Amino acid sequence: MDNFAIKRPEGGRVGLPPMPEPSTNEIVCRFAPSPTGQLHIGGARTALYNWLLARGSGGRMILRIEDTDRVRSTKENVDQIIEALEWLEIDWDGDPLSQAGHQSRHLEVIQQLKQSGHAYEHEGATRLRVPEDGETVVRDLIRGDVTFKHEAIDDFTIARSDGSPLYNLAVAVDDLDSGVTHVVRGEDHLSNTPRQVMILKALEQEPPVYGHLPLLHGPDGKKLSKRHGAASVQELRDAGFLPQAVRNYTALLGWGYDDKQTFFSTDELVKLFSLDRVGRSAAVFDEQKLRWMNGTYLREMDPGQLTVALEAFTGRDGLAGAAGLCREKIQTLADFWPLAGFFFDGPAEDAKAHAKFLDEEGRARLGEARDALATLEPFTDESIENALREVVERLDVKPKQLFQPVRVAISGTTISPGIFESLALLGREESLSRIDKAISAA
RNA sequence: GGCCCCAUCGUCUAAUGGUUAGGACGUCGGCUUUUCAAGCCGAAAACCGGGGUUCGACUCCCCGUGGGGCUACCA
Repeated sequence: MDNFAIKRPEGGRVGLPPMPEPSTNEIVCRFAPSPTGQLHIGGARTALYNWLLARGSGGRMILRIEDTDRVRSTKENVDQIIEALEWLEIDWDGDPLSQAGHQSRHLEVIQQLKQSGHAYEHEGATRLRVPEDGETVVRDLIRGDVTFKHEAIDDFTIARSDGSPLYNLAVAVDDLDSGVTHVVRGEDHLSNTPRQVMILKALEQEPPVYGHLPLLHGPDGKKLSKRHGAASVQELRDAGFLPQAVRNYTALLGWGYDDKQTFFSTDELVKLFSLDRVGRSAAVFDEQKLRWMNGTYLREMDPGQLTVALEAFTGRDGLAGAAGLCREKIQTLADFWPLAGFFFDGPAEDAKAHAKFLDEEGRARLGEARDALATLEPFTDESIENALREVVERLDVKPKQLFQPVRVAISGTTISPGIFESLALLGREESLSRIDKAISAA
């Protein structure tokens, strides 16, 4: 167990150079959010892509909280991020790292940079010396090499005047210390990347390769952020979306496989995802498409799973029957209760529906339906349908002239699951009681 | 302002010099029909503009235009 990694065929490798350490080619990714509250969908996608890259390559996934800004970095905010990742079933290796926890190392590096002449103090803060000439190239797997001329970059601050390390320094050092090989993050970080590369070069270290993802935009075309009513993972969860649907949908925001496939299981994503098929232009989050996709996932669940999910979401029990009747009609878990609540909490109060279908004629037809159902044996989908269709024929009315009044009588409104199935699920006693109530409630 | 990135239907995308520019969501129409959905069938809908390069450009290059990001002793 402890040395399986160096197991090799008998007699092999004699005279060959030593086998490289298994870690040499290992991809190490990291997701490094700053804890500003709920994880928004852009952050979720960044986390997902890193995770797919790590898991797809047998590499490692690091979670690091960028908490050097102590004001924003509350435990609640950190918990929100972890909660969101857990809900998405995105995991990581080892404990979450705290950037603030590495401060002594950061301070050490700042000292080192000062001593080597790469950094200097200015009005108490510490700045990195950026040469006037030359350029820094960022190796980006998505965009190709991106070149920044040094003349456009000022000497930038790496430590505050109170000595505390700043973001660009902390990121570069932490990525280095963790052995991060692939920095995959939003494009909003691209302009800062040459600074991080310069810090690494000043330390005589090789920078990682980068992959700057296109940003996610709101419907207004601006960067998706808290201010734009951005969908956070928690909001999506509370709106009744399934984690597997959110994973599938967000994977497609900036990445595509071919012209045939839209649905990808998580295993398929792990297998098929690659950075070279990630696009370069910003994408707009489209809740409509997510809803459609979520509905498809919902319909793919087996009845037991769906019931469990609905019961967890609504906090109610005994939903199996209603779940079965609604599975074709809902796109999110939240769609269920408005459609099926009447089974449990009684008919809704839709005055318009009442007025339209429970007029005198409607109530008269209800009476006929009631009689047909009162002694029906057995009381099943099929027998109910047969009985009510007989009534339709006998009264010589259109089917909906009978069925809609019945629907309103039992559900309170014009939209419901199939009427025969609904009656059967409700049971004879409750069905008759609701019909009676509708007839008498003139 | 400076620097950087980006540009195919309304939206997400496929195409990697030669296609009637494909698919999906949404929209519209039809079928089905007990409502609403779901499902099935069909339709409308795109290469930002201008120059090059090439026998041939959505694809390569340049310039515009447009959008976005960064430009903190925030991350």
